[in-house]
Amino acid sequence: MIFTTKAEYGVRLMVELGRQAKPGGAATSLKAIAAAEALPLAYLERIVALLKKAGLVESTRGAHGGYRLSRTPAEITMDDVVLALEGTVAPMNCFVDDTDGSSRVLCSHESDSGHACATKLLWLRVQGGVMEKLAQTTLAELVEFSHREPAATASALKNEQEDLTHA
Amino acid sequence: MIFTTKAEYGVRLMVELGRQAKPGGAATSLKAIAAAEALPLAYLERIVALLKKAGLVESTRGAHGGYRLSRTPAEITMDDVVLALEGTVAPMNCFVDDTDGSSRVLCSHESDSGHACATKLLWLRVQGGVMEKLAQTTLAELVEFSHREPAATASALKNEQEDLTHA
DNA sequence: CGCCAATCCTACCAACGAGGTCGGAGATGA
DNA sequence: TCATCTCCGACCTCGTTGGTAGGATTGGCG
Repeated sequence: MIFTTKAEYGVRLMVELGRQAKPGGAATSLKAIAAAEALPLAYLERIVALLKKAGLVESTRGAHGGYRLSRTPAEITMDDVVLALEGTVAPMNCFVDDTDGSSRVLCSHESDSGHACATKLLWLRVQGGVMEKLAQTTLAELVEFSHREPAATASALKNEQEDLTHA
Repeated sequence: MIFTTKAEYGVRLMVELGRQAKPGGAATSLKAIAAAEALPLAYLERIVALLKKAGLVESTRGAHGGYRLSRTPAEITMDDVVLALEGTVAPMNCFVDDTDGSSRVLCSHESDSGHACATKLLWLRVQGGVMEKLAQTTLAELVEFSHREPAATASALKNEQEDLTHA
């Protein structure tokens, strides 16, 4: 399992906000999103707090308040979202995230044995692959994808999968 | 955290086996590996059992027994290893692994709301990125990497990282 | 002004999986 | 026979995660 369901819910929440993206328009209440996606409201509150702290989302309090995206969906890449929720995308606990956000490699097993920690090479590659895919995917893309019919999405996903396999 | 430390230990174990890869030669005892890598022996026993079940490793019991690779390091890719240990590389619990090994997408949230589950697109891409990197890396590569001096590996890793960022 | 609908915020809880241990039972060479 | 190793299953403990409870704030609206 690469990501937690917190990330799943967070992405789903962002997509739902993207669907109602009226530029300066009305905010969407969490309750509406929770109902639309059948997700626990109380838990969503905690998740959206992370998104807000990361500056991906704005809020207006009080009655008829809610949340809206602080950027257009096309300007939001999924590494922003996942990083805000997961804190860091590290394959292993060797990886300690640094101040600049890019994870540095600090492997404890290195000094013990005389030789280098070969697994670093592998985990670094994997992490690079993940971050690459996350950065390539924009929220606008997911929003557009969610507008299709479920039948159409199946074949679309199949194509993606094939593209990946013989890439 | 993408992978568990079980995968970390497993890869480390495989690398250590690869280092002593005499073609038909003597087997390496787990005790030796545990000592070399400063890993808990009892836990390694459970890990290597998975590797054996996956056919990546052979064993000879009794005194002077141990484990050896069942293929040459160049023929072993890391997706074999990780899959054997992790069971499945799925970004989310939506993903249920199928009989053929390739994970199918079964998302419960799909039928609820009228629209498609957009997160599937994202997770599928991420998973593809991970599997791609794993399949590209052979055990031989890691073994060769571990033979260098720690000083040399630092710069080598740095180059990898740079390659990834502006790729 | 007073109600209601929202965001906020903190503490709390239960369940699960993961890392790790223990003890023993089979094999096998010296 | 004895030491050494693989095997195997039952345990245990601890951190994290998903999820809840309950309340403060804030602000629109009648």
